[in-house]
Amino acid sequence: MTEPGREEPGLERASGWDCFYAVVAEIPRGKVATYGGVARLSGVYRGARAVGWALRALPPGAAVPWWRVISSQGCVSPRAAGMQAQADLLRQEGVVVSDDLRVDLERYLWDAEAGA
DNA sequence: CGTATGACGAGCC
DNA sequence: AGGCTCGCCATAC
Repeated sequence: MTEPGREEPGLERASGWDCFYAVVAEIPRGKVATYGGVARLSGVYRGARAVGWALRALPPGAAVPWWRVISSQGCVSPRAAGMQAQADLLRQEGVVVSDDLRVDLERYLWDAEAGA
């Protein structure tokens, strides 16, 4: 990780989102991060929306675990089209997703700031 | 160039 | 405690 200078073969739309993708790609398996969290780690405190846009524009073959990115409320993107599949992916990684598509941030929140 | 939208966040009522 | 509005960044039209 920590190699944002290298563009993945599936990321051609990377303009200013490369930072976001780099942070999201660093999220360890079994952990989740919040939009605002990724934005902060990327250097944009109030860029939560920008992160949403970045993930939203993410190609289907992107090498970015966008499913590990959830809202600060601990719930999986309620606007996402395949949120059900997203929850399933998280479960496969060991993350316990409630039937309400909610994740225990206190338990699965990626401590990038504390772990970095 | 200005306006509108968007998978959010935090503050305010 | 709950709900609503504004603000942030970036892209699209």
